[in-house]
Amino acid sequence: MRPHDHGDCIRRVLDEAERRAAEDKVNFTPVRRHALEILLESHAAMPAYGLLKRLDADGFGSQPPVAYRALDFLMEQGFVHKVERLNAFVACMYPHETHTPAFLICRNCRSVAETCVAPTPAALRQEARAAGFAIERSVMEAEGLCRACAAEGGVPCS
Amino acid sequence: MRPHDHGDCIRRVLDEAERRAAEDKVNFTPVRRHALEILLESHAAMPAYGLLKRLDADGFGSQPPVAYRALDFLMEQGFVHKVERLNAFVACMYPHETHTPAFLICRNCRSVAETCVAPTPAALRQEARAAGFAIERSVMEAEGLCRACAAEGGVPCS
DNA sequence: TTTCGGATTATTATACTATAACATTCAAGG
DNA sequence: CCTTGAATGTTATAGTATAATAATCCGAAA
Repeated sequence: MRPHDHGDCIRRVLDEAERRAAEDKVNFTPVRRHALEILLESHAAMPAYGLLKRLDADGFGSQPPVAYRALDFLMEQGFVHKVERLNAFVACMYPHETHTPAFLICRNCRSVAETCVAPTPAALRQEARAAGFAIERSVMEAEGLCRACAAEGGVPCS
Repeated sequence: MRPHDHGDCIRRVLDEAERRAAEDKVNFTPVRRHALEILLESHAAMPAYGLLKRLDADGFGSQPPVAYRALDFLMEQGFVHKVERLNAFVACMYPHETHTPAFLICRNCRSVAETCVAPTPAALRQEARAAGFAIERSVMEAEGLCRACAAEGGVPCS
């Protein structure tokens, strides 16, 4: 993860989400918005129950459906992706375009960099066509060591 | 999934696994071998507790670690992949080569076709290099409708 | 042969992830 | 008003995975 103005980064994504929600006439309720804000706080992946804990602390309720419903909504809108490898969730860094998310997941600090690669790679689309398979969505997940953790030889980076 | 001689398909993979295990001097114990046989029975993804149930029925024990240990071993050896999207496991159809698995997952019948695409796509490797990220393994998962289910308009295919 | 040590398996308990099902509330449109 | 669908509240349960420790097995070194 390259250093960046994270406050600005949050604002940009949140504004875009707000705009898209209004445009699509979907109900960007307080709990949904706050869930997105929490996920935007860092580029690490957050588990559903971690999000729930935060939502609870902020007065939005303590039961699992609180978190899962917010996450379902945010994923439907494309504001959040699930990182399957981690059973955890990250705010989308490219909410302005439909895309196939691709993640670089650090096995050490759990940071998740969403890269801005093209849609489904041609090779896979080709295979799918040959198999008569209709791809509806796809994802790439790569696991390894981020720059910071590699520099420290694999010990936790924060 | 193209029609094929599945008995032959099983035998081929099992033989190859046997050979590789001997070559690598790893311990291909009865429970590990039987777990692989069970996963090879179909090209659908099987959850860990489904595998456990089968192993239990065949006298290998009923506790979760029985299944998870076998799966850990089989994944380390590259004989089995985890389909993260489904929290389920499939036997690798290409045990003879190291590769980045790519799956075509039918959302309807849960069949999983492992396609034989190249290692990590160039675009992602490129992004990783730019980010200073060292990829250790990667996976692609595409969800959609397989040929059979598409033909039936989305109803269960078996 | 004995014994030592690592790998494997057995067993118990628990943590973590996710959804079902149904009741309640709320707000916009008829 | 009223009713209808979306959103939220609440309780319960299903499904996934690992921690921790004990017992066993088996080959290599003494």
